[in-house]
Amino acid sequence: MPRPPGRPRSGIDDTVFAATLETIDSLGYTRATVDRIAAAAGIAKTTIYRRWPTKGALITSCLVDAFGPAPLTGADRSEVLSAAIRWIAAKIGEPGIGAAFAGVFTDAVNDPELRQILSTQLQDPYRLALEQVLNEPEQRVLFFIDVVVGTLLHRLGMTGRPMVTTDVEALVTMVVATLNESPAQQSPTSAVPARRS
Amino acid sequence: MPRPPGRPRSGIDDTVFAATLETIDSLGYTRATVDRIAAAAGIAKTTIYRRWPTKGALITSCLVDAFGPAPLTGADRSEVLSAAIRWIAAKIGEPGIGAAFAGVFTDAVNDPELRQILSTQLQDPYRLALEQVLNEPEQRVLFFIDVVVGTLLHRLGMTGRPMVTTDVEALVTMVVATLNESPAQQSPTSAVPARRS
DNA sequence: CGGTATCGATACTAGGAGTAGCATAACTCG
DNA sequence: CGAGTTATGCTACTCCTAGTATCGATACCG
Repeated sequence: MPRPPGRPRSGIDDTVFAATLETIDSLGYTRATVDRIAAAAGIAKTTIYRRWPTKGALITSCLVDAFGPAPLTGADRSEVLSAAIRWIAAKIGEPGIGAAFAGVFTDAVNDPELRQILSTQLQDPYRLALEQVLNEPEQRVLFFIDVVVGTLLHRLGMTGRPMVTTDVEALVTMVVATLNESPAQQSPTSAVPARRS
Repeated sequence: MPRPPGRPRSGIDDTVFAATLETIDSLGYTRATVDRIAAAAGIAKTTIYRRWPTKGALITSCLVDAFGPAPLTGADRSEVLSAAIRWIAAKIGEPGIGAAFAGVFTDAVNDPELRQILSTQLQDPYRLALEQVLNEPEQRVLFFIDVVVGTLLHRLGMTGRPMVTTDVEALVTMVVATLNESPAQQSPTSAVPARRS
C-alpha cells in the first residue's frame, strides 16, 4: 500500500489522547476545552479539528483507545460477566476516564449524531462480543449494559466519585443472579426446539 | 402574615415549568435555551434569572414540581419498591421529563454546585422516604437509586427512547430479588441485637 | 524542483449563559 | 392621591466555547 502524496500526518494521536485524559482529570469535563487539550498536547487546535470532526468524536475516540478490548474470560458465563463488570467498573474509576465517559455520554443525550458515534464505535463492539460469549440475545445484553454502565455512571455523576468495591460486588451479584435465573439458555439453538404450527 | 412591600410576584411558576417541559420536548435539551423557554412562557429572560440562579436550578425545580411525591404504597417492601420503580420509569417516559432529567444530570456531572442542588432538592426526599418505608440503610437505598435511575437514564441516553415495559419489568424483578436476598431485615433495630464489647 | 497535504498561528463567526441599567407596572401604607 | 418598595420587560452587554477560514511554512513523493 503506497503512501499517499503530501506531508504525512505526524503520529500524535497517543499524545492527544493522553493530554485529553489529563486535562479532563485535572480541570473537569466542561473546562477541558479543545483549546486547552491542544495546548496540553503541544499542538494547534486546528490540527485536532483536522482529525476529529467534533469534540465528542475526539472524546469517544479517546475512550475507545483507553478501554481497549474487554477481557471476556472465565470458566462459565457467570465468571465472564463478573469479570467484565469488574473490568468496566475499574476503567470508569481510572483518572479522567470516568469523567470523560460521563461527559460525552451527557452530550450524546441531546445529540443524535454523537449518540450514533458513541453507540457504534464504543458500545457495539462490546455488545457483540458479549452476545457471543454469553450466548444471549441482543435485547438482554443491552439490558445488562444499561444496568451496569448506567449504575456506574449515575454513581459517579451524583457523588463525583467512582463506585467503591463493596457496591461493585453488589452489582456483580445482582446482575449475575439475573443472568442465571430468567430464560437460562446453556446451548444456543437446541434449548427451545422449534415447533411446527 | 402581612404581604411584604412592593410589587408582588406574578404567579408564573407553573407557566414557566410547563413552557420548560414543552420546549425541551419539542427542541431537545440543548436547544431549549433560557431565551426560548422565556419566550414560550411569554415572559422576559431576566424574570427567570430573578427566580432561579442558573438554568440547572430552573430545570431541577421544574423536575421537583413534575415528579411530586412518590407513591410509596404496597402491602410489603417488595410491592412498595416495585411500585416505586414503575412510577419513576413512567415519569422518565413522560414527554420532556426524561430529556430534562438526563440533561440536568449530565450538566451536574461536571458542576459540583448543580450536583448539590440536584442531590438535595430532588434525590434526598425520595431517598429518605425509601429508607423509612423499606427500613434499609442509606448505602443500600443509594445503591438501588443508582441502579434504577442509572439504568433508565442510560437507556434513554443511548437510544433516545424511554425503556419499554418489558425491560422495566425485568428491572423490577432484578432489584426486588436483590432486596429480598442479601441482608434481609424485617424489623429495624431488633434484628441485630446490640452486643456489649 | 513541482505537487500535495499537513502543521502552526491568528483571527474570525455563531450562539448560549448570565448580568447591568432603566423605564414602567403593581402593590402597601399614610 | 402620593411616596416608598419591589417585580417586570426590554435592550444591550460581557464572557466563554465550539468550530471555521486563511495563509505561510513544512515534510514527503517522484
